[in-house]
Amino acid sequence: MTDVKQKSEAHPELLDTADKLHSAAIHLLRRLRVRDRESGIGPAQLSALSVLVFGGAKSLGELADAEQVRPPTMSRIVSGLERVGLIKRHATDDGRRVRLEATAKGTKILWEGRRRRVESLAKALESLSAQEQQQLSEFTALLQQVLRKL
Amino acid sequence: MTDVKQKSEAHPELLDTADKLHSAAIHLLRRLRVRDRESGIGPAQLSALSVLVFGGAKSLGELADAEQVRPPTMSRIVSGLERVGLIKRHATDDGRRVRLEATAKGTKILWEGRRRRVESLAKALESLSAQEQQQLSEFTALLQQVLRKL
DNA sequence: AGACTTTGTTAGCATAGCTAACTATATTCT
DNA sequence: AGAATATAGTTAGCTATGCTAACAAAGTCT
Repeated sequence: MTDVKQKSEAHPELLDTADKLHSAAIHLLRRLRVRDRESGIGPAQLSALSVLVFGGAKSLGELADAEQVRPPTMSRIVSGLERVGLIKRHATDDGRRVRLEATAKGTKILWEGRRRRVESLAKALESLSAQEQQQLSEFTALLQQVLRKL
Repeated sequence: MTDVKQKSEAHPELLDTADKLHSAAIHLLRRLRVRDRESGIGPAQLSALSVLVFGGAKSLGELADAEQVRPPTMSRIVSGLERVGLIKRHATDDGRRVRLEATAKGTKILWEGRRRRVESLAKALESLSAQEQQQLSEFTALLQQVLRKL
């Protein structure tokens, strides 16, 4: 008899942590979003481009899966990226599939955006003590572990 | 002579932590977003409603600030929430201002959504050891501290 | 009273999400 | 081989969310 209420009650502290984590993630991204607008490219396009730059060439379906978005949505995101020359569509053996690849320009733009975003976050982290910085580093690793289970 | 490149280079470890944190936040929200769709209410509306439920009644401008969004954008979000009866507009002394308040229905819906979202996150956290859970709890507190400086 | 300020709305544009329906190419089954 | 089926993307059309510009209404100040 360790725990009676098993029906998706979880432990109160866990719910509390989960709630704070969720809220923190929302506010974190909302702040950083401002910096992203400097690139003149929308958030969905930026995120999709990032997958191609860091994860290599993908088909449209794979990219849609990676971004947790439906194919028609990704189709339009990709059209936008192609229109401004940040990615290229290539034909493949399978005539139905396309191979999407970031261009040099796309890679460059992405790195610049990433730099801006991450730098403003890193600047906020600077105000923490060395020990806290170390903790934070360990905890982001822990967080990534959690995410894989989500 | 501790550091030569001072021009927004920051420390490499900080950039790395910042980058991981950013990526983690993106993926965290993307997963949870799926659960939010069950409520049949958009993310911006949900977030604005949340501010009213947890933060109490606000004027449109205050709400826009809290959500880091321009007044016209918030005006429309609020219209949507009002149309489906989740919030109410009240007149104030100052004839220009409105007082926005969540209705009982709005409060109920928000809590249900929050429960779904947070529970799925809490479920993922359950797989961590007790010590890791404790670390994560401290981590979120630290994170909130960082966010206030952003 | 008249000018400025503050608050919110309306109009119009772009991005991003969805489903439904369609096209084109591959694959499978008889 | 040829028909049926499956898979990959696109197009069309809806809603929601972001923005700026322009406006209307209410307060404030001189």
